[in-house]
Amino acid sequence: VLATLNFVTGARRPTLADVATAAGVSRALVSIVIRGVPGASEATRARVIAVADELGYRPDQRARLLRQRENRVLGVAFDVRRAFHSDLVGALYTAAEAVGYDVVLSGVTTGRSEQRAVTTLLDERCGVVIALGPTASRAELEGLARRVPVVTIARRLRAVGVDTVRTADAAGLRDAVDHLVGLGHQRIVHVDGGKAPGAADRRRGYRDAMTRHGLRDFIDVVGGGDTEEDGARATAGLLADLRPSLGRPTAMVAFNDACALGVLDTLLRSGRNVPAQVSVIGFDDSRLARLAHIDLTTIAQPIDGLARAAVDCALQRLTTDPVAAPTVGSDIELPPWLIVRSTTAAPSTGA
Amino acid sequence: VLATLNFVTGARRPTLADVATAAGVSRALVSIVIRGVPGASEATRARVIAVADELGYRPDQRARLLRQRENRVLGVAFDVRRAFHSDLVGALYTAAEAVGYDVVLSGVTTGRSEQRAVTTLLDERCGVVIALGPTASRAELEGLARRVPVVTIARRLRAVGVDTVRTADAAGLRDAVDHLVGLGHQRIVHVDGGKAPGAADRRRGYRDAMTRHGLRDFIDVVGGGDTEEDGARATAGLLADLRPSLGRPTAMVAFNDACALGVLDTLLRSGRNVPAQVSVIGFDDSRLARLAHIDLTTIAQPIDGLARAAVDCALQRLTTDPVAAPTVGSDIELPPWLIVRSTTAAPSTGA
DNA sequence: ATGAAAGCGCTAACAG
DNA sequence: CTGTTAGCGCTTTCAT
Repeated sequence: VLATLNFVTGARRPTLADVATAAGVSRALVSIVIRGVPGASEATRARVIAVADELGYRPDQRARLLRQRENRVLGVAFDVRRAFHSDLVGALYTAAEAVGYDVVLSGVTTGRSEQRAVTTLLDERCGVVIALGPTASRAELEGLARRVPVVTIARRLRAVGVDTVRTADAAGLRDAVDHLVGLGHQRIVHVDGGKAPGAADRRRGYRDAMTRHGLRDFIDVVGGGDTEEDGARATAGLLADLRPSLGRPTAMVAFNDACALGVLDTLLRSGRNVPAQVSVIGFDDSRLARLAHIDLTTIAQPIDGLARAAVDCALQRLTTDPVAAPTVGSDIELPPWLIVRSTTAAPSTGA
Repeated sequence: VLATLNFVTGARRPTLADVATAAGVSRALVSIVIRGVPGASEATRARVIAVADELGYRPDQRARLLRQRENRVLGVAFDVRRAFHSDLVGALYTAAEAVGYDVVLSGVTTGRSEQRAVTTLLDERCGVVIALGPTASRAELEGLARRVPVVTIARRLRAVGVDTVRTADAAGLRDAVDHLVGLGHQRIVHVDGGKAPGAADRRRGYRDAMTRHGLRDFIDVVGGGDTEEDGARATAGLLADLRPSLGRPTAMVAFNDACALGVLDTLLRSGRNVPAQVSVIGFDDSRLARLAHIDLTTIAQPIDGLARAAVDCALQRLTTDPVAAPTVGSDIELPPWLIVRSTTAAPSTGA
């Protein structure tokens, strides 16, 4: 019976019409059955499903989306090179599929700009764009938001039509400082993230916390960055520098885990013992930090929470009337938390 | 003039029909102009383009793909968690766009299986599936290949309808051993990759090279893996073990860079000096290896070459008649190369 | 060079 | 419960 259908001979994949013919019903009915919506008897339902299975039928997603009014697709623009983005993408898949939405990815890389990534998403007519740590200007993002709802993750920004969800960066650094002070540290330096997203907030959190602990005189921010190299360079400079006024730091809080790894590595190579001589704290709780032989004390980003919040914002925009007055989007800030591992300890008494 | 068009009032984006109306021509003509194919006078061409620009028109990719006969879309299934996959994705974007093909990504993560990732790709009707280091069985991949052309990267496999492109893993390890022997090393151990893709070939390459150099008695493969943790564990075991018959190794070749980092870190923490006391070589030339403070000697994977070859295979399948007799696909093996950095040196004479 | 008409595979109104 | 009809936005004959 199946051998008579033309798609068996060619390379063509079975369509809804093929299933309808084979099952002896109309296309509309097959559509109803496939989508699992009410409107078909149990008998037909079973038969159609059986035929569809036998034929290996799978609905054509493009046709489906083209026809559908509302667009249940979340476009995610992320930087392929950033481990943190990869983690977020994983969490976004989970969060989106939990509420029955599809995710389509668009990567930025060397040679493929953020602009390009977003354009691709727009051309696929996804219903909302979720941009991870976008580098575009506020004006550009607002321009984008005029065409499609935009949600940004990990970028502090107030812009018309753009929702933002991010980690409470300042609070994270405050927790780190609190932890170290609790252990008895005073000479705590912050290797910062320069102009990286969130770096300003983290610097502020560090300064505030130090001040609150009466350690204003020990405040010491050294220029770092968001890579291991940055952390290594900053630490090398610190070791070379005598800093008579501040003395040798007994603890270092890095901008992120990558930076902290550079710090760690440089300390180790110079013969310092961590945490006996120097304590080190990172930020992100990336896979790197969790590795047994690194076992870095760090401030964990609420990745799953960020993803869920972003998806929530997206749904909000998608299910709400788009002709509503465009206004500055919501700004959701989620708290990070401290994870104590083995790179922090009380300062050595004799130091 | 534009204010009269309904899409200005609503959130709807302009369609080809809108452009046609505004320009006073037929939709077919606009289509011709937009695609840049011959069949329109210069005058209309200019006018249509002007109108399209003013309206901010962008063709709907879904509709376009739906209508088009041939499918110029490459579906890429990759593991979001693997840095090597991210690098490949970047290269694939470049390679595909160079020949005018689109790439659609589908990630596998914790909670999103490879199977799922591929199904999504199929539902979007991409013309070919490029699977990075797939874990599916040969039977499963052949089943997939019956529905759509399949190209695998970084997986040794001979299967009907499946093209494979991969690095010459054995040759890579041979180069590593040659380099070390050239420096004067004899006690060279290989921290292997266990069951990871390519691990068997690399082990073989190591054994062959050692044998060829008359170092059969020094052959020493210790169980590792593809993570930093694996490398660290293997090295810790090695340091604890006295290995009276083989003596202390003066050089270690790891399965990959991540593993090598674990090796490096453990050596450092145990007070060993690299490369003065022990030389270390990785595999991949990942971003990690290139970091200035790591500066790992490694075997570079030909990432761009792999990506280009994969895209070539895909084009081949796409432009060739699909009814051709299904046969075992091509198997392309690309040579890696040695990159000497600062973790290798001649063995210390007194050792 | 231009336009009319058909249809890709699907869903959504509306009839029966 | 089931089928018919009418598109989604685009490309593609085929006329003109």
